[in-house]
Amino acid sequence: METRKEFTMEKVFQPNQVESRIYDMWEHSGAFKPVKDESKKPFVIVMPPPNITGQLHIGHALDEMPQDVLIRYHRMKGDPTLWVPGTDHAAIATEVKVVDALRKEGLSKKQIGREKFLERTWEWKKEYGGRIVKQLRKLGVSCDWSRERFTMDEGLSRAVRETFVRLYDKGLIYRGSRMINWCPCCQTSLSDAEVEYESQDGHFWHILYPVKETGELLELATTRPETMLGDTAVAINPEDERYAHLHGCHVILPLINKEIPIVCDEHADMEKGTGVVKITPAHDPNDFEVGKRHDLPMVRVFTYDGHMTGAKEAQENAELIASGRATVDEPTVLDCGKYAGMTTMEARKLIVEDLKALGLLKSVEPLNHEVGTCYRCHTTVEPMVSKQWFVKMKPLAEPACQVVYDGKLRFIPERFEKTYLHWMENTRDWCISRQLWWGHRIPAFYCDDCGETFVTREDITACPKCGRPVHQDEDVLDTWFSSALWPFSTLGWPDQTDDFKYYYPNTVLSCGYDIIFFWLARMVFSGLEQTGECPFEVALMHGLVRDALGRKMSKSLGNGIDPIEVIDKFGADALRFSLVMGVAPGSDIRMSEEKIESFRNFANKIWNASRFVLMNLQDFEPKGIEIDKLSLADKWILTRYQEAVRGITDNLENYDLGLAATKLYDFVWSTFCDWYIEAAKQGLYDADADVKAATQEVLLYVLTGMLKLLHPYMPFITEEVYSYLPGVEGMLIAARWPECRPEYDFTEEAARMDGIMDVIRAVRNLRAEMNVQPGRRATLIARPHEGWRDALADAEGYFKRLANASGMVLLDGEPNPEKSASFVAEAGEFFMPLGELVDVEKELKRLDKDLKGLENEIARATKMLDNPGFVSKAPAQLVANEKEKLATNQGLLEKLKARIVEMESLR
RNA sequence: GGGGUUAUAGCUCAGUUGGUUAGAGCGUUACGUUGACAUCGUAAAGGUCGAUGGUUCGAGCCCAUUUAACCCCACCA
Repeated sequence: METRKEFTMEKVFQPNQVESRIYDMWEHSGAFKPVKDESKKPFVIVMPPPNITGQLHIGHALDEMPQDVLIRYHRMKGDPTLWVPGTDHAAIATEVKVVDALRKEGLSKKQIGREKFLERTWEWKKEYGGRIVKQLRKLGVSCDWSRERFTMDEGLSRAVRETFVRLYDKGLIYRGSRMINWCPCCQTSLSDAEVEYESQDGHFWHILYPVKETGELLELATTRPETMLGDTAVAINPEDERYAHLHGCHVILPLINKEIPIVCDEHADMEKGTGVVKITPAHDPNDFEVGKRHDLPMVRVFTYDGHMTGAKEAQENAELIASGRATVDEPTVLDCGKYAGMTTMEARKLIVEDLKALGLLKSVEPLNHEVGTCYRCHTTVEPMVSKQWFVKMKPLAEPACQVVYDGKLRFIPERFEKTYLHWMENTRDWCISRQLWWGHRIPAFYCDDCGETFVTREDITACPKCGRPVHQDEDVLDTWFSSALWPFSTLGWPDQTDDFKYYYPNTVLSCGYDIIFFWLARMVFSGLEQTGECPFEVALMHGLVRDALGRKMSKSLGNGIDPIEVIDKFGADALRFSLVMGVAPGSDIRMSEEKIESFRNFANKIWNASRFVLMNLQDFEPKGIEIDKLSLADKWILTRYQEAVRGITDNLENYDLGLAATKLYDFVWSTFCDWYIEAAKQGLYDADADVKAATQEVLLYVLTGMLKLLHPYMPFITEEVYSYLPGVEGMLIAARWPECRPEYDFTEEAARMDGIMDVIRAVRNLRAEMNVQPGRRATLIARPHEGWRDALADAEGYFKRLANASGMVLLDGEPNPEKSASFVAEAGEFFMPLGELVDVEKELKRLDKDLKGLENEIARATKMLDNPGFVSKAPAQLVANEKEKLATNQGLLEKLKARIVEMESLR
């Protein structure tokens, strides 16, 4: 049989010449599609959907890696394997981009209207939504593109609507005026998870409020003086004796001279500041609660775009309330008079100045505090009371905690279980309405006449109650509401499709730990609620990619690594490997071009090792390995290869992807290339045809297996090399994962080979220390230890080739007649007659160093074996090993001592 | 304020259930182009595994205390 492809491998691997061709081949062959088999349990992952606005960045690459490795591994194992890809509509992120684009044309959302705006956004999606999907292919992701989904596809939209209706009918979705986070820049509400806290330098303003009844000045402190116009009370602690005389009194709110009560509430902390706190129920979450407890009015003083309210807003609000449409919990709006229309910052400045002028500003102290900001635009978030839709979390969170308690959902690494549970156990209701246009519109309809609310699976135009026209809620849903359904909505749910029935629940969900709350947690409770099952069994978490200095990658720092650029430069395989090798699960990784370059070198190493093997397989027809023809090195590599297969398979089963990759790297470079290939040259060049054929068989066998083991990590280069291999058919992506063959475990011979290798290393070391010219060869004289004679005799070729020996002489216990450098190894005593290079004093020094080493080791082992605790409690095997080692070393010590005596006589 | 992570060679990090001489890559030093590879090879130097105490026959790994850095969560005015 000939090699399948003509042998034309270049000296250096050039990824960009093969990658896209190979990817197309895979995709068109259908290799990414699962092979359904009802008798087997499928292996299923859904891909975290990248935003349609996104450009591929290194974080995506990291996100895909563990998934593709697992998917490729399970596919090769023969599991029905499905990886579902798709994209997310990313409500806010996308809307912001489209608004920006409009602005550049001098247009605004309002100007073009909802319908036109949505048309524009769909166009945008068509143009850019495909970009990231193309870029993902460059990474080599082997997902089933025929099942690609988008969160706003018809089917997924139906899933969203179904979920909303079900939750609403069960009373788990409600609408109400609550304290929410408002982004004045994005002009929408945000969920708690979408608020990021940033440490900011601010001030603590100490203000004096005059007490109406006593005339005294009550001191209190605030970080936000501009909210004082909305104060509707001042709180003191009921236990606070300092203020006992003020119970039932009032203060006159400065600047607007409004009388507000002093209330007693636990919220006022006696230890903090003066123990007095102003209460602004409409603009502070705590105060909102205090307000509810004391039935305080809510006064809104900010507009939704971050300005102080004025006559216009107050007027509108008054009309709303007069119309009777407002809910009872609607705040009233204040006309802030001279402050109206100012930004909150401008108002703060002026209010402070005015207070100062009135002598009511006692002091100002600097204060560093955490300020909430919008996770999209980082504008300071304004707590506001606003009418929004919420998901009632408590009933949903309980089962979502339970699956973790019960071990039905496992986190890797385990510590993220705590992160998850802490959030899930304490989470508050989820604000799901967004004041945006791009997204799933809330399926709630309000009767224009009777005001009734209807939440329906199908749109309605007339009120089912009174028949009058209805209008739909203007808002859309949080983008995460739809991604929460991803594990099953992508499989056809709510319909009981074949895919849903077979592939749900998923097996693994892999994502960064930064979206545990946004996404993972919400998938779990949504899955449990809607399907009754936990959507996946294993949550495999990864970290963040940082730059070489440990900083987050960002545009402003210019420290980002563009994966596309890197792939062009070093190849996708190098990038892929650099993202997993030696990476512990869940930990952040530092990335640099140098690092990727070193894995490009690794890819090249694989390439050249393969090239070597194939060069030596030119006139070879594989027939299978015949055990009795194998050389020592052959048996050694087969044994080590078996170990690698076992270890790597085991690691992959346990999601230790970084460890498996490290083993691969070591096996390929050190074991296979550095040792076996070098030793194999003996069989290829200096032996008879039978031995040569055996070596060829082993080279091919191990190379083939190695390519399979590597394939999940480095799919392109391995697929390319595989196409040159004789004796195999089809594509590597569809090949079977290597299996262990007990008949290829040659423990004893492998240990023999290790002994030979020790000698080779010792010779090399000796030569280097003695500065022996590489061209100068020397005879290797050996006095074999018991049982090593034949092995050493057989190994002459290895010594010649690998230790620069000119030949080998075996002594029969008689002294070595020549003046030599020497060392003692497990296999025997070795002498290298190097004539004038041998300096007796230096040799004695070297031997003495070896002696010290041996003595230390013997002392260590003796101490251990003299310890009755060790001998009685340690595993028997371990004790036996130690005993054996000790005996060997004692033997060596004797030999070494004798050798030193011999050497001394030459002085 | 609560929770978590990290601390191992000059740098970046591995180290699977504790098993006894702690590993790799990069960097450094000295040699080197022998018939796959200089995107390479051979050899070497370099660590009391943050500190203290404990458990154990045995600790880089487990426990406690402690120091430092980072991260997440939290309504503290």
